[in-house]
Amino acid sequence: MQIARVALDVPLHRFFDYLVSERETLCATDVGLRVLVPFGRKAKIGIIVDLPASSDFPIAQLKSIETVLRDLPALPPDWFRLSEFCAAYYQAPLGEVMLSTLPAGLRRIDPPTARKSQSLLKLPPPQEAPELTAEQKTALATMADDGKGFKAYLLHGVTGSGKTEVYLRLVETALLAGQQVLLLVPEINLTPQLEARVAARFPSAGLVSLHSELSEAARTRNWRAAFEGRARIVLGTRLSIFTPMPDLGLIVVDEEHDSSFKQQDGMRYSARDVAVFRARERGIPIVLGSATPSLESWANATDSRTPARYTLLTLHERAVENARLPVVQRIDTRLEKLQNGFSGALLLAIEKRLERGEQSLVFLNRRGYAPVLTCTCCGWISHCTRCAANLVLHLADGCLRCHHCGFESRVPKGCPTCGNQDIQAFGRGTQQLEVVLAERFPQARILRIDRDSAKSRKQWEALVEQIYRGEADILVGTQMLAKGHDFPKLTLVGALGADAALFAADWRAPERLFAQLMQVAGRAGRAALPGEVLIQTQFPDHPLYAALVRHDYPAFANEQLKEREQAGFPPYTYQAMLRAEAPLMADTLAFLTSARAWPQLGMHGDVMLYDPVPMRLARRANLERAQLLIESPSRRALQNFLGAWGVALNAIKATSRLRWHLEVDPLEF
DNA sequence: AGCACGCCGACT
DNA sequence: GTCGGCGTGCTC
Repeated sequence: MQIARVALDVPLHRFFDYLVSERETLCATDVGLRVLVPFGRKAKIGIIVDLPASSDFPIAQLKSIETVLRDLPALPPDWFRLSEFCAAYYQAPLGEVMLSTLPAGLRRIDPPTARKSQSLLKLPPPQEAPELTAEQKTALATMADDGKGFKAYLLHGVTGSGKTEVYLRLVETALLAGQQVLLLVPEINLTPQLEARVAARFPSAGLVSLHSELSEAARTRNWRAAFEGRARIVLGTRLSIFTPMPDLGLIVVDEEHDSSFKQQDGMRYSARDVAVFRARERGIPIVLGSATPSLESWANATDSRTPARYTLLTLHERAVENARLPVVQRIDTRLEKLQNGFSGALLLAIEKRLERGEQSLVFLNRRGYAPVLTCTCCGWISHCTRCAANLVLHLADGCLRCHHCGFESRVPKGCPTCGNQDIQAFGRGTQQLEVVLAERFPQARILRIDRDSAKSRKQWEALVEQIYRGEADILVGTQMLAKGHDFPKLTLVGALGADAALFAADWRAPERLFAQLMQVAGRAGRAALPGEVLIQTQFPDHPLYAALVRHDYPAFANEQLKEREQAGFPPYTYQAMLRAEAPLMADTLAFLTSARAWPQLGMHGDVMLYDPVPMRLARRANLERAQLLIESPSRRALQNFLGAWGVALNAIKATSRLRWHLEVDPLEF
């Protein structure tokens, strides 16, 4: 009687043994096949992970595999190793990892029957490769000289320096060598240009895209095409890093700093980090590209004290004809009285654009009318009753809205505490900027672009189209506008309220601010029109702004890294976070406190566990959250510790209503 | 995760 | 006297 060990999509750190029916004999190459098995009173799809000689479970109680599914070839060993790495690194159940990274169509028993597959994309006109700049040639030569095998490159290239062309040349080389290529991008809907460009360059490579917005059938189809080797190029978001590709020979991660590569729920992986593991495991090159690399990657490429993990390749020259970097200037807001948040210089600059028929963008990372409502008499503040955040005033629909938990209420007529009629909005959001600008420039067509005005994809596309056709003079927007689109008539960007990030509790805020400002700055002055960026700040001498004015990412990064090192923050220390939530904070804290006391700390001298901290923005859906930081100077020590600790944690998970999750290394606050 | 079993409050 | 709440524990 043969036994098959099967991975199932259950949150348990173990597998389940089944009998193989007598009609069937499985051999080693069948490991990796999907099977249909009875589980509880239902059937589930699982994956054969082993064919053990005997089972720890009483043989008499084993159930039999219903069907061995052979519609898909066995998942390969390198895919197993990738799943195992993720399970170990992110402390996730292996079965869950393996099944959750499969497209839904392959893990469901009754996938909706696919309609007739639509014809392939209409082929774009083939595109010639442009001339390379000297720097692009050097970068490519360096990579070519390194030859085969694992090697990680950080391609640091300013906007317009032609990073994409470098990727395309590498793709070309890989394709000619009979290899497949995986191209990771942060968000697929922001990169239709890239997709079109790749398709035009390699019309016969069978390019497929993989992202969560594809229909289930389309995603399964494209995944299969990659797995079966029919598709030679996969262009996808973070989830595509798990696609098995038999001839994978190159991985490219574009905009590697982008936080979209981090999965925020379930297994909290970083697709960029998983990609580096996968490249190393397969012994192939990987290229991480960005104009503003993550500080982790920058340190890996430049830190002289540790052997460089990545090879730094830099593109400073502009590859695009006539492309000029925008002129960035600081406006010292301490020197004048602002007019509803606007400096005279910014208003003047907007006016000039109006006269010239060009577009301006006012960038403020805060939506709504005002971030908080207060009573002038008793000091009441519009706190959210459901969580600890402030309620944001939305004047357009007369609502107070919590941007954290989504709670909504009407704007009160008077102060709820003392009845005073004089309650005032404090601070400014995009809605207020829109109103202020409309008063100041009554003739201008003003468009606000934030999550309120572009709720759906359709609304967002309509707005983009409107801007593109030049049907707006002034754009007021949040970070939504920073990425992706180029608007030819946009020549001015004004940034308001950027200072908040300089002194935020989140020590990653400056890194994000720099990348964001670089990115919005990149929106200004494409093509023939030179761009101008004005940053309103009370701290014009801050090194972040000084570096930004010079477009000097390395100066900023090195300065930040120095600060991180002094403060003992990543990448000079390795962290994990245990977060828990329960209806009562006391229970949450009790769990974290006991979890903290669980391991014999003497065995893990290199690991430091901090006190549990109740979260500032707690009480979502009536659950109170707290977190516990784990830190170590050594990644290895942290991993060893988490491995031992995870076992104890899982014992608690099984016996309590309390929820918890562990987030390793690329933490997001 | 599902899903069952099991033991205490408001209903015919 | 039953219906049903969700707390606890198991699934090969």
